[in-house]
Amino acid sequence: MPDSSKNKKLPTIYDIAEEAGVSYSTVSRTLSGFEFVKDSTREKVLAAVKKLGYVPNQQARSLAGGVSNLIGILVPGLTDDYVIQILHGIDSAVTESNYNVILYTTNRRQGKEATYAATIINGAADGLLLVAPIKVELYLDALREQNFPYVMIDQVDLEQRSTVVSADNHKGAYKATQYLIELGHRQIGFLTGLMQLNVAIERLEGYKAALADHKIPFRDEYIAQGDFRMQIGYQGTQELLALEHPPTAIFASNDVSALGAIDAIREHGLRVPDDISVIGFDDIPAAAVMYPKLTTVRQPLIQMGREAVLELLARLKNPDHEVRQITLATQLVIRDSCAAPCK
Amino acid sequence: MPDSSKNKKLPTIYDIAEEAGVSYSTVSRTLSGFEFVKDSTREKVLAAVKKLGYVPNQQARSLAGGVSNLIGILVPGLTDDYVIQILHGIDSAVTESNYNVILYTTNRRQGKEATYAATIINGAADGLLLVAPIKVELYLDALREQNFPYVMIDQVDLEQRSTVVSADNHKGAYKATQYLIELGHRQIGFLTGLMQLNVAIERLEGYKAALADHKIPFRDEYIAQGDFRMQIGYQGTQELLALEHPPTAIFASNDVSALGAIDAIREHGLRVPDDISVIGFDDIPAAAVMYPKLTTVRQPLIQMGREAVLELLARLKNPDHEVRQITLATQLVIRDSCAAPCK
DNA sequence: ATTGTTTTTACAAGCGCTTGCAAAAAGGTG
DNA sequence: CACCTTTTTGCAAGCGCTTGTAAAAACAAT
Repeated sequence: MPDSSKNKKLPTIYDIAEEAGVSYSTVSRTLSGFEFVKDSTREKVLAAVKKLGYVPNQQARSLAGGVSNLIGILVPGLTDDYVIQILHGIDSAVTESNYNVILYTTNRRQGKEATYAATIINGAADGLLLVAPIKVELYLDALREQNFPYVMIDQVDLEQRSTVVSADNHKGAYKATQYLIELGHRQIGFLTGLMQLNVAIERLEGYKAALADHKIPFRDEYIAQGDFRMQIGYQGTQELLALEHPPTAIFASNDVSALGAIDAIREHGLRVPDDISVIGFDDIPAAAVMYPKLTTVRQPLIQMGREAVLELLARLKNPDHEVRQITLATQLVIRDSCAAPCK
Repeated sequence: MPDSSKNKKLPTIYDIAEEAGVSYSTVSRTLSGFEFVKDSTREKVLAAVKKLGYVPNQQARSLAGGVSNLIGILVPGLTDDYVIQILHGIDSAVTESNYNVILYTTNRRQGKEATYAATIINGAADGLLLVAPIKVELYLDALREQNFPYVMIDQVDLEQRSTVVSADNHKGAYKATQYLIELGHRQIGFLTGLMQLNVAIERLEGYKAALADHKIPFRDEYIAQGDFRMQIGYQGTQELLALEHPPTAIFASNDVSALGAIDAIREHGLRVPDDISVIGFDDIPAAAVMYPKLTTVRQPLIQMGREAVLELLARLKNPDHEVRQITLATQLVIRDSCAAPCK
């Protein structure tokens, strides 16, 4: 039975200094990037570190040095594969640096986004990565006032004052719509994303542009409101199917809501793609293994995460690193969920 | 063009103290849980906080108070849905507390696990959650010596000195095997997990036990070495299929490797489940949407994450909170990837 | 008013580390 | 060997906060 109060004190630089017979500042200098330390001294210090099993206290380091070596990540949640993929990209790039990650999930809770951002600005991390943030305007000024390094992912900064990494949503949506048109579809339903997000708007615009370019009239009743989630995608699709002339194809603003759409279609006794075609957006891992395999627009999510980290690191190294808008290409991935209209 | 050096100093408790006309310690006491503070004083402080937009510096708080309000999480990586699900459970429970999360991914890199653990013990977080750790023995002693709060997830502590949350792997594997036997299978291949992990061993044991109970001889050539990853699952299955009497069913130690198995089977021109049945383990989200829908053993991954957090929080609140082994039930989820053997 | 209590506030010290500055040691030169 | 440089080390201060302790204020009772 361990004595619960027996947590011995951990060694500090002072202990190391004593053990090595040097001053604590020499220990500090030896440990954090050299500066002029005599080789023999360095060896003594390192030996003492090893002997005592010393590990620096990050909090103290951060407080004294003003650098935490932590990158804060603000994500909407961990339920979406879309987020997970981006996170994966972020992680892989961060892993290659000497930073670590502090993760905040807002779960769409009121105000959390701004609170977390404030905490991060106040020393909790050196930089901030915003994944599909919703309420940026609430703390963007604070970030900028402090000249705090941050990068937004999958968001549009209309004023172009932030570094933003995103995919070409407009073109992606255009390509998807065009593909359906080329298959022969004329009645194409569109399931929107969360329209508070610019990316959702861009996808809708891409859809509209493709219709216009092919002289297909835009019909308002073919637009169903979604929010990127499965359940609402299901509901929106129900509405589309209840129309007098239901669409022969449905373009869902993301893969997850496409899953909802397929559910709804099946529930109506219809088959995908035989009776109705469905196309998604994102290309989450499930898209390739589901049935039918989902035709979709691939966003390079992992790469987006990586690029964002690289930009942030560049900014961290050089505070004057230029602000840029990085837009990565999307790609139409043709699988099995689309076919020519049956009639 | 913003002047990059214009990051104004953020307000500290001293600024608040001055603004409110009280001493800094009064500010501190007002802000961190009350203690006796006069209402009128509290109001003055709060007003100053609001006016100056003060946000406490967590690092300083942590250093001075010895408490970071951070929970460290050590995960093997972000590629596995299995890990993601657990993470999701963790996150949902942490979100309900007033802790935040600092995330370390080892990506199976040598030594990282121990390094991160050491950093966490040295003040980076107040507690540690270990998700399917591989090299625990390297730092378990350190954790215990410091009486540092930690909980392991999906790991077996043979000495029962750690709090561990896991699923009933043995029984789950037993049920899966039994199900195949009841369908009529006698030649059942087994694709192992990463055998360094106890959970992988337990699943194998469950498989063996079910065979024994049903008087089916255990055949060594029906065991293919896997490591929980898709690629190796694919290879292992190739080996099984190359046997003179290939199995009529394959039990993969996890869903991801089941995907690899299915790939291999298809490549041999065989169909699932018509020619060969496949059963997995985990029940990751993709299992329900893939084709064919995967029959598998569900581990309550989200719940495992939640339980682990609950235990850790209890331990954080009360350092003498008892050490326990929590084993959650697994459940056979019958879908479409298994059928009676064809011949 | 005075004293004894209790509530409230202030001061000082310190958490473990970094870093500017000055002093000490080491190295070169004439 | 004295003197000037350059390298190396040590001291002090301070990062922003918490907290033990002591002093001040408030209040009640005498």
